[in-house]
Amino acid sequence: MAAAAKRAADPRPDPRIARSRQVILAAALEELGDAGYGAFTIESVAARAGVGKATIYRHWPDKLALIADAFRQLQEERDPELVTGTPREKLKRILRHVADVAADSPFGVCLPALIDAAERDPAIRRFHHRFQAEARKPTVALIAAGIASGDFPPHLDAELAAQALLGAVFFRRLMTDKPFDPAEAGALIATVMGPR
Amino acid sequence: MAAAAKRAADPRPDPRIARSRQVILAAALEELGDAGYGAFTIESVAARAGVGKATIYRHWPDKLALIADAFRQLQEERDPELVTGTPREKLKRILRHVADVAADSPFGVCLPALIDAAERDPAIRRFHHRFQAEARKPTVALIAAGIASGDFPPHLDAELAAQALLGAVFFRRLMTDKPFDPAEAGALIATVMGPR
DNA sequence: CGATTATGAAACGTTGACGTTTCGTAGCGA
DNA sequence: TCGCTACGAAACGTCAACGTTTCATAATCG
Repeated sequence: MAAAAKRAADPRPDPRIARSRQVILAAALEELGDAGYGAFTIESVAARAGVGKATIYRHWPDKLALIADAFRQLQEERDPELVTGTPREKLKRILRHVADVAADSPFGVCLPALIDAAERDPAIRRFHHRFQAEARKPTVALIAAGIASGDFPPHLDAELAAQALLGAVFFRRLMTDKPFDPAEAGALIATVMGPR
Repeated sequence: MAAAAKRAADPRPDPRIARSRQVILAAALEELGDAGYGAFTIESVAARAGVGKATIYRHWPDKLALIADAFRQLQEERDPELVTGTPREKLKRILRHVADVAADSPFGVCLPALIDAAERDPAIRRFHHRFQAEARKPTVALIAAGIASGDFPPHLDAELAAQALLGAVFFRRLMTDKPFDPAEAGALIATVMGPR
């Protein structure tokens, strides 16, 4: 068996490879947050990661592939599962979490770059939209269930209500200088979903 | 009187100057829509405008100044005044207009670039946020008046309701592959502002 | 018409990033 | 321990954009 084939089949490949991928992807996300999509450079990523530029080209064919991989990894931070409480309480917890993520997390930091990248690159646009649709599903389902159970008013359209709630949070992040404060979650829910 | 001073005081300066500024700013907006903020180039603007690169540098000191001016001009398209109808009808007209603008207008085309630019450049961020706050005021005032007149439920927070409505429209533009359709305006208002 | 001035085209030197290659080193697995 | 391989550093040629300068042309204004 040739050495190369052996490596490919090996369940424990050289740990240096995984380590390089990790630090490079992390540095790529930093670069996307700082420089954005259009001004992203491989050389800056290499410097951030403390890695030779050649190492990056050993793992990715070109700049766009690295950017796409970085965004993909970004979207593997999934929301926590929520189990206890009334629909209104669950919804409040979701909104607080989204507000936190939009403000501080790698996702929040890279969001403007991601929006810009999605506008320029069809592949990034596809998985950005796909991921957002997936991430929204539990919220829509929760609202629909709350309507069915009588916790929310029957006139609500679950999908539009979810877009209004999430939209308000992202609007504040992207279009104003006062990001949505998690403490406002109750007030936002009261406005969109009715009081009580 | 020196020739230079004469020009500065002249109420009708050389029309070639105004014409150059116009075509260059228009081309800069095209470039921002196509390339985005980070990949914006002066040479591409010159080519689009059918203008010598030197002409651009005669009017703006550098790339950032041109970009800032282009965005500034973008925001001089103000919303139309709305006079007739119930608060709910006026609100629907506003949302339909915002949906149209977000989708098709120069503003909508440049929105991802503007969001990205605002994240990188403090000066652009300031006037982006300032303009958005100004543009939102009539909507907030309309909602507040509607609450006072009994056309909208009293539990609403006018500012949050406006952000939820506008947020939903921008959310659809930036995070999904189905931009908000003006025909949905009634349904969105019914969900956020209550039925009837 | 004549003086002025903005313009387009072109060439300039400089910088920075792309993506490649080479080479010596150090970590890995057997 | 020994062969293998991934690594960092550095240098490479190429190209594109920056911002500048020059020059002949053409529009403007008096």
